[in-house]
Amino acid sequence: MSKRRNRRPTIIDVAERAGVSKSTAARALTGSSNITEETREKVVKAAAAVGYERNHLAVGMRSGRSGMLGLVIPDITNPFWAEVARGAQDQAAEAGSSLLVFSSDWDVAKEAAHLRALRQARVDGAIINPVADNFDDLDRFGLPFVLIGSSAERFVETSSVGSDITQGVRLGMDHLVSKGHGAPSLIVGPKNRLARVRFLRAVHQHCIERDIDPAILAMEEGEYTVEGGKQAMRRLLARDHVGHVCVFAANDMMAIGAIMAVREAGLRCPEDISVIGFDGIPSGEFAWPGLTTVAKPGREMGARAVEGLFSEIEHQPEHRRIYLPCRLIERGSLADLSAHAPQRVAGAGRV
Amino acid sequence: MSKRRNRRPTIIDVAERAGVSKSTAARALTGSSNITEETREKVVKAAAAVGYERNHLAVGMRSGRSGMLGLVIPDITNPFWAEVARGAQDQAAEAGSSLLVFSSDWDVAKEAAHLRALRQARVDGAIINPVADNFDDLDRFGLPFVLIGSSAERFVETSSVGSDITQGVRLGMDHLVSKGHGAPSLIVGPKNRLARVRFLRAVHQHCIERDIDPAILAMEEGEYTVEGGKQAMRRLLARDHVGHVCVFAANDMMAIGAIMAVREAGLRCPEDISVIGFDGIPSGEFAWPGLTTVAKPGREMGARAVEGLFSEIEHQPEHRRIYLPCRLIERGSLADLSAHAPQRVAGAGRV
DNA sequence: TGCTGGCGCGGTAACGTTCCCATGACGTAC
DNA sequence: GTACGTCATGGGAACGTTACCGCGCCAGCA
Repeated sequence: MSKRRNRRPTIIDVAERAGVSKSTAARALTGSSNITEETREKVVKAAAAVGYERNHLAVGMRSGRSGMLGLVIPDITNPFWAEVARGAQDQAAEAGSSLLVFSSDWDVAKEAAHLRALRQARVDGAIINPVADNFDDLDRFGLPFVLIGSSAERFVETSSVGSDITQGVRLGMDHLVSKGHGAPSLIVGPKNRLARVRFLRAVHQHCIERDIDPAILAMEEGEYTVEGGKQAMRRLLARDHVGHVCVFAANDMMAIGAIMAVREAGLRCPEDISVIGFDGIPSGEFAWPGLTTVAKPGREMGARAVEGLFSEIEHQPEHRRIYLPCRLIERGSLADLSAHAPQRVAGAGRV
Repeated sequence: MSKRRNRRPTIIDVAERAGVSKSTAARALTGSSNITEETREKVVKAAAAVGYERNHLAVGMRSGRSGMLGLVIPDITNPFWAEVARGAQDQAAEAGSSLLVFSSDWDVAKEAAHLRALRQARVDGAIINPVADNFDDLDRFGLPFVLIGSSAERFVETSSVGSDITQGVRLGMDHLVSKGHGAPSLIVGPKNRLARVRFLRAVHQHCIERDIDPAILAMEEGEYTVEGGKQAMRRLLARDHVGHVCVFAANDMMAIGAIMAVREAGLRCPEDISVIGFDGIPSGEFAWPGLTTVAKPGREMGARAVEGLFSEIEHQPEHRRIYLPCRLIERGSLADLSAHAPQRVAGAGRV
């Protein structure tokens, strides 16, 4: 009657059509108790008939829970973060929540703006890979959140999900040792990232356990990009070296760049130079040779972060730090020197 | 006074602190007219003091505009779609809107669920790459939307943003002809995708213009994945062929798979077999040889789709179809035969 | 028979915002 | 001096939902 033509049906329309009050209609649709099966059915049918769909904005206003989660990552076009986003997305959908996705480009100002947007959208909580050193904005965030990725370690008080870098580095080191390599040269990220510190600490620890002086390791740094890896590798190649060089890159993009630089220099990978990466991005498979790498469980990280966020939201104050194990993906960019016979090209090329 | 401890400040708190009514406070903060500069300043200061942030849920209820947009794409971990998402994200942020991102996995049921979620979240509109043939759910969607990608063409009534497949195919064909190749073999997507039809139509048209009978083109199909391309290439190689083969893949992932299959068969790319792709995903650069490809402007597509969506939302009924031009990225997976046999045209590359 | 309690249902308030309308003060024109 | 227009401000309603409270009914029990 008062139903204007172009309006979405509300619960009042449903109630009118079912001949009940809106309270009853609400009870029927939310599955509350104290309602006759007969009435419930009547309401459900009416709802279907008018094409009713609950208005989450109104529910959010009333209940204080918007059913939305935020995700703030460095860049959705980075394959690793896309995996994380996908894991989070699926896990959120499982619980009937939606995901607001933002890319910060490692930029403090952008991150702050995104956090503000999330607050204004009244998300129930957020998963954040914080830009280095941006303590202030996180302190002020004011909503439940879970940290994801390497930067988590600085925030003692908050839940976090990351990969077990120490275990991952060990996996990589053990692998290259088992293939007959000695201490690797390193390509690491820029100075101001915690990821770099964690990677280096793990490498050093592992070296010491094997009575290797970490100081002998050659190291170059670069941005966490293909170009960064390429340049770092060039500098590494410019140094004097004898024999087969093995390079452990702290990130797959850099590792791929390193392989490109090797080829550029007229050398072969893995025959002349072996490369092992860290991340496990799918496109590592496309490289030639396929990138041998330590894979972080990106998708699972996203999923577990959402799980953790939900318990955070429900005030289970179980502030937990989760470190998921990494696994080794062997593809072909690391030569097998353990057999004394020389490398065979075919041996390196399996997929 | 009535301000409970753990509640976010509302406009009423601001008004109380500024000593005005909530109407005045609202006027001051929305930048409306009819307000003394003095009062406005007082309110703004009070807002800053209590840390007020506008509740978008409430604004959405009142105004009917939630400030959120939906994005439904096949898979955020697909590099091309990640680019699109990023473009949409940035453009939405420009207008102060947030983006809800969903992955449909080319699954009709998932897509339907996502569209329902978007309606319930009361997004202002959505950008959708629809799963093939899912007319019904789109018809019933009931909100402004813009289509993105190849499936758009089936929906005459709706705005859409895509790449100019015809121009892109021409770019690719011209390039391979200019490099001395003849009619290419094709690797295309599954039967029920419109993208396949458009790709094929463009190829055929181009052939006819060059007096080539499209029927002579060898063709294999596969899923739009690396594995799909690999298998298609294997089948292509299993056919009898003479001389250098050139393969035009309808998608970069398939093209990369094709290169892998070539290597697998003990052949070399581009020396024995040339491959050209379509999409322009960044990881095409990592492949060896680097993938020569026709690049769609993914990021710009996302941005333009958001622009179009806004004019759609504001009832500018300018139902427009935008086709953005592709560009060629030359990397190395296509051999240059022009030096050896400048005028080789048809027949040279048949499989 | 009368009281109690459980149950199904309806009315209403509240979430936070914005917009419309009313009010009152002031200035201006007759 | 009165009438009227302008403008800053306040009051209240509305967006759609759900939780709380109260009412009437019926069964069970003293």
